[in-house]
Amino acid sequence: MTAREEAERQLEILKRGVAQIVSEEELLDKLEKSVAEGRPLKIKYGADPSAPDIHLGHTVCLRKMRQFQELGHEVLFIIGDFTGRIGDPTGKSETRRQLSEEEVQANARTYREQVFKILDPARTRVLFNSAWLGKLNFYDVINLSAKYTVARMLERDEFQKRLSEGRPLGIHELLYPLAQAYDSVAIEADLELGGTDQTFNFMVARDIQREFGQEPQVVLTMPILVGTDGVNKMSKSLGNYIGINDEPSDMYGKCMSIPDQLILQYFELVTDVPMAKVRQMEADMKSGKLNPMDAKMWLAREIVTLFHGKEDAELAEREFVRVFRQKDAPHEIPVVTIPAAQLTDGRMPIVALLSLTGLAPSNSEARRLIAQGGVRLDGSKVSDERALVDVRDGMLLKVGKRRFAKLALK
RNA sequence: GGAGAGGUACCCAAGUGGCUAAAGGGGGCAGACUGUAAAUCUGUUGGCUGACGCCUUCGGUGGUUCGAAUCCACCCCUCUCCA
Repeated sequence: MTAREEAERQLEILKRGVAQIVSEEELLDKLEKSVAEGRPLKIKYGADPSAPDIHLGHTVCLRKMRQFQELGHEVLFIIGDFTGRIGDPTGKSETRRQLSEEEVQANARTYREQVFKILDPARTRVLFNSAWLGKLNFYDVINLSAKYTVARMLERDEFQKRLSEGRPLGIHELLYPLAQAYDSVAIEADLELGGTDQTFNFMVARDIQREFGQEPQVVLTMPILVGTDGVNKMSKSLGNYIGINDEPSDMYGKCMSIPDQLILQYFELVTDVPMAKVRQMEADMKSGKLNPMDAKMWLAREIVTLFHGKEDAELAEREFVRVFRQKDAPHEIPVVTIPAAQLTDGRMPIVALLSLTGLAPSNSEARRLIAQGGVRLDGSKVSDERALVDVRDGMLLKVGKRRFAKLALK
């Protein structure tokens, strides 16, 4: 196989799921050169230092990086400890508090642990951008900003929007893309990878690299993964995320809670299921041959398998079917010990029991739940909020569809 | 420095003296339905109480008043425009 053919083969693999590549020809050339010279491409990825909890949304890019690694390339994982202090103008930029050195280090450690569930440590270098950005003096910064114009910087739609809506726009925010661009210069990135929301920053980096006499990086963006609410981008703060450290059953359930329209996209972006199969599924769902639920169960199994292994995935699925379809109790239920001292004549008001077990956050909420018919004791609905319960060992308390507690007397 | 706008419950946002625990929307929760924790529809959404009711809440502090998210004073914070 010629270098060109090998490059074409790699490109074909790498194109799965991507939103945009600038440009395919450049990437192909770089891949070819890389193959011919036996030199891995440097894949740049910038990570925010403040949120080290990784969820499925992050894995979209991580998986793409993994693909690069499997093709022999090298990932430079940059922790933006310096830029993190500026505050990325993407979205609602709330001023961030400065992280201490120790916090940054601690976060970095967590990052490594989580990220290497997907990335190959042998082909990853973790770097901190303070290493070079922290060395620039004011002159250097001005010099760097001289390489770009205000008009060009204002092309960014986020900036445009802020200006036209009369919302504030800090000078430092204009500098942010330059700082990120300088990262690319510092490491001589061949390609930068990230979400589509980063497109502008990535493109600025190309220009700045050119200014520094480097070959511009290829820009490869991935779609932003929509969260379980089906509307917003997946993020921890919105609570619509599936964490890679989630318990298998929780992870499975969360996967099942995504809207049906998201199924195919999830398959494409966060699983290894071949695209041919994904397309087949799409056709089958359209024709009614495949129930979306079954497709989703497959998806959930795939995802749980990726992070917990096949066995746990199958277990999680059986539990899901048991709890939600057959409405049985799960096998593992948190046991709550009830101190005998809390009982009068072996009995306790249902409301108190609900808050004591933590199934309801307050007595008022407990009453509300009962009024709404959401409380079951050993399978039968509790309808009287004043009911006194004869507490027995092993009693099963259930709230809603998925909150259970098993009582233990002490 | 000057002029102005604003800070309301998890979020957005109405409310300018009692009828306001505070409209509406989002989100959350529950129910119905469903082969899904999908979709759809309905209800619910401060705390204490069996209940009457009571307590806490509208940036902070202090006042006016029988009574304040609503009026006054001072303070803190955010934003816009002009210089």
